[in-house]
Amino acid sequence: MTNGVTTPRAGRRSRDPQARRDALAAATIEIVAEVGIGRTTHRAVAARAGLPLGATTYYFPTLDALIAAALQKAADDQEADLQVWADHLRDAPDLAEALVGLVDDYMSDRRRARIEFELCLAAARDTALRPLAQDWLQGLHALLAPHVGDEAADNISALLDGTMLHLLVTGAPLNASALTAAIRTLAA
Amino acid sequence: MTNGVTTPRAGRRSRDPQARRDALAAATIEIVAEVGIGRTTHRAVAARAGLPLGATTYYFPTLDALIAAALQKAADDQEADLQVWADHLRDAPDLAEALVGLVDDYMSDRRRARIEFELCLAAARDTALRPLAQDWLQGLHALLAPHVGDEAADNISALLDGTMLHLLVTGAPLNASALTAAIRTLAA
DNA sequence: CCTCTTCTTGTACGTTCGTACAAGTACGAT
DNA sequence: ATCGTACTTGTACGAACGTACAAGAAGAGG
Repeated sequence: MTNGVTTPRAGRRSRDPQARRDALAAATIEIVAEVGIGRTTHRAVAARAGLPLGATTYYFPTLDALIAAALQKAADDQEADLQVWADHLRDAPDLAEALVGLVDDYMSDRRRARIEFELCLAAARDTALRPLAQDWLQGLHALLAPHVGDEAADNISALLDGTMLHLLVTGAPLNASALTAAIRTLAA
Repeated sequence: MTNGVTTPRAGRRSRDPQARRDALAAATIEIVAEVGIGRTTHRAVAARAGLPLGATTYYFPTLDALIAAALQKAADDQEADLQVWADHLRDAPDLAEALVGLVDDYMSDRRRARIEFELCLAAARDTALRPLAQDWLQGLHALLAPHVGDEAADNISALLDGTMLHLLVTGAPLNASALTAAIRTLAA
């Protein structure tokens, strides 16, 4: 049984440029989360993606462009997740409690949680990354503002970001009741 | 007029090992704040300190040790500053307002403000750095707890760290009145 | 004075990096 | 079928890296 339409010969892999771009971006995110932007290299990304070194420079003109594309993809993924959050919060009987539950879930993948702060720190240094980082932060704000107003949304999003950073540093689990209470206080 | 007790010959510089250690640590902090831990190199540090490359490896066995010493020094400086904060807050008529004033001052040096987050992110990845980062975060908590209690100190310190991160990303100035109001709310 | 230890410095080694590129393969268009 | 473009891959190159080290200079102790 020889195969159908798009299966390639053995030895050489299938041609699918878009899939390669995506795989490289996904691999880059992983590497960034693991070793940081400053130690992310073409070779580490290629190895993670299971692609040859040359693929990284074929699809992205420079390492910075590769990392920027990866961060963009991470931000897109985050925004999609926030859509799910928005749905949850809309139907939730208790906003603060529901929000803390979502945050707790989010923090169960600490590697992924680091990406946001990696982006923020990079944006603090490099103004070219600031629009992307601001959009990321604005996502949480936009989620909260309809429920609690603009200023409270500012404060709660800062509280959440600060709390998540503390969790990453301590490695401790989230203190849900304390955070819930603080959110309720700020939301009033 | 030939010189006094400790002045060395020309060409070779004076011997002062402790001063060199300190100068290397100080230069390392600057480089870390500018390019991040991952892109900090022996050569950049030596150039910033105005010392030869060999000095970096003579005083610190490895690059990680040099960076760790620099972060330790930054944490010590921070703790000393927090002592000054504590004095200010003790005499302040309005805790929230005084605190926001201190934060606003602190954020006027954005390069320095980045160091805390650089340390936190490094600690999130490398557990060896966690005690140092936790001490840093705990400093703010210890400053606040006598005034507002343990749980409110947790929440306010998270709020402040999150707010400072947002400021670094946006480059915007601090919204003092909004932050003051939020602190008052959480302190109650 | 001499001597030993500590510090200083320039240089060198092997590795890894970003990036370039030639040679080759696949596939749509003609 | 052929041709040309788009993609694939291995390899190469110069630069920068972490670290080691030899040779010398400085200052304390005798």
